[in-house]
Amino acid sequence: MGLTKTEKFTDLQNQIADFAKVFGHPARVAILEHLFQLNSCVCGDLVKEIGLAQPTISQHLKELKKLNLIKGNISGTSVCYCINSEKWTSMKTVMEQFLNQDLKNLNCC
Amino acid sequence: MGLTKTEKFTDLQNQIADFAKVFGHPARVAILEHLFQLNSCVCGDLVKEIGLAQPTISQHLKELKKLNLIKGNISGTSVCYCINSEKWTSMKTVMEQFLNQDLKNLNCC
DNA sequence: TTACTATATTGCAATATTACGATTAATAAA
DNA sequence: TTTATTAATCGTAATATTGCAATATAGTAA
Repeated sequence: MGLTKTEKFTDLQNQIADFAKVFGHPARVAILEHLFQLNSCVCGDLVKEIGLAQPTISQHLKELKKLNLIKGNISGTSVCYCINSEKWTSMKTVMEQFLNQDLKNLNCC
Repeated sequence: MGLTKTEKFTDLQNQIADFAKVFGHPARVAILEHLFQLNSCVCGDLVKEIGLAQPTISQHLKELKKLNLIKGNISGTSVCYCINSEKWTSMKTVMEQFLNQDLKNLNCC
């Protein structure tokens, strides 16, 4: 049916999946890496940088904004984007807890 | 067009996106958590545990196997699944490098 | 052999995602 | 005001994902 049955899972499981989903496209990974590399707001040049059409980039930015991972400040005709540090940190806590599950006691057949 | 333009991105960006994508569904998160919690192979009871139909679970397992994050050992009529520790560890390295980007120097407008 | 059990595969319907041209909205500059 | 610039939104086509019923496959047990 193409519709995820979120009600079958815990809030945390859905939250992990939501964060992971937004990282599940290389354009969004590239956008985030670019924002980190510049250490400041990025005003405008994302379209040139990433190499996809302007509406496509805008759509990817929208998904990152939806999860609050980035902030956009209007500055004249352009919009300046940057990482939302607080949200990034709390997201990282959730994701790392998932990634850091204990491997030591695993005994498989 | 519904087709990700992977050629526009680096191998690492695509790799991060591929790992993230597989974690981007709560059923797969739940399956992995279950495998970790039991600390051993899981033979059979995943369908009951997760609460989706058998073909649906089988499909999710297939995607986890495709990325080598789990191993499946045939044992009679059932198949025993467990985390692939080596792959999990290398995946974690990639993902944590992405998550742990430096937030200190970020100065936004 | 036949019957049973467990998992995989197939086929399909419903929904989601990706990408972009065209348009719109909002501000800046002339 | 007019024109240019920038980003968001709309509309749409192509493809991907999710979920499951039906079926196939493979092993076990009688």
